[in-house]
Amino acid sequence: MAKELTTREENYSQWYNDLVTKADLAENSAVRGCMVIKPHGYAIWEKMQAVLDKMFKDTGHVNAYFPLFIPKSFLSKEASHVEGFAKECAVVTHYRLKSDPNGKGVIVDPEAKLEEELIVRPTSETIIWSTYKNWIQSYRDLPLLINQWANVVRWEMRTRLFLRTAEFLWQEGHTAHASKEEAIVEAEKMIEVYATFAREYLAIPVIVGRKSESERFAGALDTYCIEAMMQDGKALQAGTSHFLGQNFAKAFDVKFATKEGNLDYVWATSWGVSTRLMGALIMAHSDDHGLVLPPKMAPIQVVIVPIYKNMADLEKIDNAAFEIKKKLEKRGISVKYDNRDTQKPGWKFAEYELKGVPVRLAMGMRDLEKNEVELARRDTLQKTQVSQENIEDYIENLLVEIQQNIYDKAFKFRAENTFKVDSYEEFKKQLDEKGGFYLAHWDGTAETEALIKEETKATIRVITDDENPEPGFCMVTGKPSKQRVVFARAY
RNA sequence: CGGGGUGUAGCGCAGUUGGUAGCGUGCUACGUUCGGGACGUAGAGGCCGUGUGUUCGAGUCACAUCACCCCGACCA
Repeated sequence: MAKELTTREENYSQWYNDLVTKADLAENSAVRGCMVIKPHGYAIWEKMQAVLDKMFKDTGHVNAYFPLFIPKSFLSKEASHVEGFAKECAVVTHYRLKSDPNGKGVIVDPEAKLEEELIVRPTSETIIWSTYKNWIQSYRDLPLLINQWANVVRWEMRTRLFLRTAEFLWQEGHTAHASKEEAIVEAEKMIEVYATFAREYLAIPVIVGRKSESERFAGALDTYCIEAMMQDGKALQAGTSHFLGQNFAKAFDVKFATKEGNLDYVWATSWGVSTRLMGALIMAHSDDHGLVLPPKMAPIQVVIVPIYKNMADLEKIDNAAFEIKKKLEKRGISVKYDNRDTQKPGWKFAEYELKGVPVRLAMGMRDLEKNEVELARRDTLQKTQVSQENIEDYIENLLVEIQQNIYDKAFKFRAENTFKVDSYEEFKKQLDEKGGFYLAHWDGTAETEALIKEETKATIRVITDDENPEPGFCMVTGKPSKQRVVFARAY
């Protein structure tokens, strides 16, 4: 075995790193903290983009693009926002290089200092709201529903491929509304879009809810989120949607004339998901053999591998394989027929397993004689002999089944690792032993939350909006609590 | 920013008391193979992170420096 993965049990985070690099998803680059997303990884990201983009359009949003650079002064206009991002901003101070007079290479030209420094966007609220000011005068200009696909930079001390990188790709929606209610509806609508996407496409069960005050986005009045559980029992925030109130409208003086003829500040939301979803997808489903992709997110859904001894055999298999490929493609299934003579079948099996192709179809002379193929599914690693008759029906159904099975498996895992606890001692003990999600009572104060984080490294991941909340008493202070909240250690 | 570690072939690593560089894998060619990462034979591939010093002689010793990785603090 040329490419051996560390097993999950041995070292979960090493397993993740191995998987990302060995499955050719991404690698570290010459720039510390920044990754190169390789074609296979990028193809998955493109599938995510395509689905999400359609979902945004279907909910009335349009795409636009705002600059990478933000004048420094913009960032300081909204106080809590600055506080949230100041520590991790890359700053452009000069606009020119020149040859080093003392030798080789180039140096920054000290003559070319910028009048006002530019910040590489950590997020675009400020540049966008400074622009919206010019676009919005009347209630007739509202709502403004805009999304942008972009890269952002947050200068992180410690980075991990996809999960936390200094530069990452994402989409950020920024909307403006005439009323508070409408903005809240928008923020809630978009978190539901993310939840649907996670469940139906990524096959990841997520919990929808809101963040506690201390976990909230800098500048938001309310942050909604979707939280997923990874296979090591840790939580991963997979998407956020913020109700920004009038904070940015006030900071950038964005007012509109209401129907009644008054002037009022507009109400805002912003929402985003990033290449972090790649990390979620990888960690939610994959196994010790490599990546496991839900069919809807797999760039290649079916790979066909010929097994042959000589070129005459290959020619016969080629004919049958291209026939099957055509039939599958007619159904909208993406198929790769790998008849490269430079790699052996066994090598190809291992390779596509590592890369997470959901269905492998192997065809040799034995199969050809019986008019059969061997199908192997990636999620269960099961192999079956299947007739070539109506193979497209069989595979079409199989892909649906695999998608469902992957979701069910993740759902079951989460259920088995979610615990109700009422005593803080039990919480601490079990968290260390098993990890997972803990439904516990909390008195609602930031102090208690901070104490729990300090002592256990667990945080409140999400506060759900339950129809029948179960009241109780805070596991730490014993004070009354309206409902249980979800605690976990997080990425 | 604190603590620890590592820099030697594309990748992963070994290199003893200081004596002129090796293994695995990958790569190239040819042959035999081909139903789970095949085998044989022959090859190519190195400023031993960088600099200064000690020495007849440095991958090896000393000092400095740079880079990267891991664990913390901070964060999506």
